[in-house]
Amino acid sequence: MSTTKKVLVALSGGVDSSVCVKLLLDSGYEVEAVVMKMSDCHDSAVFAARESARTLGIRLHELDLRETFKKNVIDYFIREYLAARTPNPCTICNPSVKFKNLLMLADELGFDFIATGHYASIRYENGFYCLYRGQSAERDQSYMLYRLKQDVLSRLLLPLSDMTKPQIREIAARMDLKCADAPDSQEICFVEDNDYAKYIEDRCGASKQGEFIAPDGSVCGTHKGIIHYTVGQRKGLGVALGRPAFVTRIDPAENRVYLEFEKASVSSFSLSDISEVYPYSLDSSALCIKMRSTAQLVPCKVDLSDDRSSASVFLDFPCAAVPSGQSGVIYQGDKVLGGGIIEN
RNA sequence: GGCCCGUUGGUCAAGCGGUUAAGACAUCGCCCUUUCACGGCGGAAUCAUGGGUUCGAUUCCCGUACGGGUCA
Repeated sequence: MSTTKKVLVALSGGVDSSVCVKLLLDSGYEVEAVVMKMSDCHDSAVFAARESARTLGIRLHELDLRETFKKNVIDYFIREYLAARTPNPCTICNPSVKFKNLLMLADELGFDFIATGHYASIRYENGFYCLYRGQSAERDQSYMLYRLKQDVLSRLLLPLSDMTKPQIREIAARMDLKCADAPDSQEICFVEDNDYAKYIEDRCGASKQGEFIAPDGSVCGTHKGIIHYTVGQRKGLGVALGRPAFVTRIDPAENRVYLEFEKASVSSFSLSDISEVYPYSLDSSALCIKMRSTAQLVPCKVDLSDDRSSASVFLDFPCAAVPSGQSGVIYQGDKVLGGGIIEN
């Protein structure tokens, strides 16, 4: 009987997940990897993962998740945009597709743990697996993971939690990995040319143009269709008012986009579809909320509804550009407690 | 029709004899970023048109075109 623990790593072929494998191997784990094909855009990821797995000398499994990804992520993504909201596909994909299937495969194949190259960390405290921000605040990806729960967190290893990007690249370079210099993956993974609006239009038909409404209430231009905009947006409007103008409101019923010279501020809003990292995690004090992944933490009060499915959030000070559909993630210090979807 | 005024990059707008022809907004590129955005840095792009005057005209004069005003 071997006591070596087996870990299944989600390998994208990028630097982070490759180094993640390397670190686990160095720590003495028995490692295999899986590359997940989420959409037709993932062929290059599959090739890169095969390349990495070969270099690392580990076995690679391949999962075709296109169907479940479309149902859980793409359809949601399109639906939200058509409703004039700004969805956050990664936060939905993680629990419903990526980590879910990673864990399922791990169970099926008898792995003890799963692992990914995310910058965040997990600590076992008072009977629960708690999610924390990554060591280097700039690289922290905990925002994207807030919907993960105990079933996943209790099995998840995040070897990059204390690393910085330069360290990762250095390790990758030493390993002679092809991806050592590859740019970080970003943008929406299932949209090939990074034009999400075109992606939606290709599937749902051309957008209906409508009016831009200037701060003085006059019509100041024609917008390309509601799905092209998000609250707080400034660039790409094509409207010259002599000063920078920001989207403050998108009205799907009248098909109008409202502009102001200042980003609209709000001091309270509600969260729907609440997810808690562990039971009753949100019954804590000294909370902060993050309303976009790279945004600052804002001190706030959170009132949960009786059934804990929604909450009212009261910010300690007004914040600009809070768009419906984005995730509001709640922290206590560096600890992620959960969060929900912003409703304005 | 007569008389006045205006016409500078995609938009707004300085300059008024010799300037690398400001600036803002828009636009483009890069950086940032596993969402969409915000933000930072950089680039491209203009003197309505024809003729004078002048060493030199975006700046002065005349005509033309197009706007706006005004007059029995």
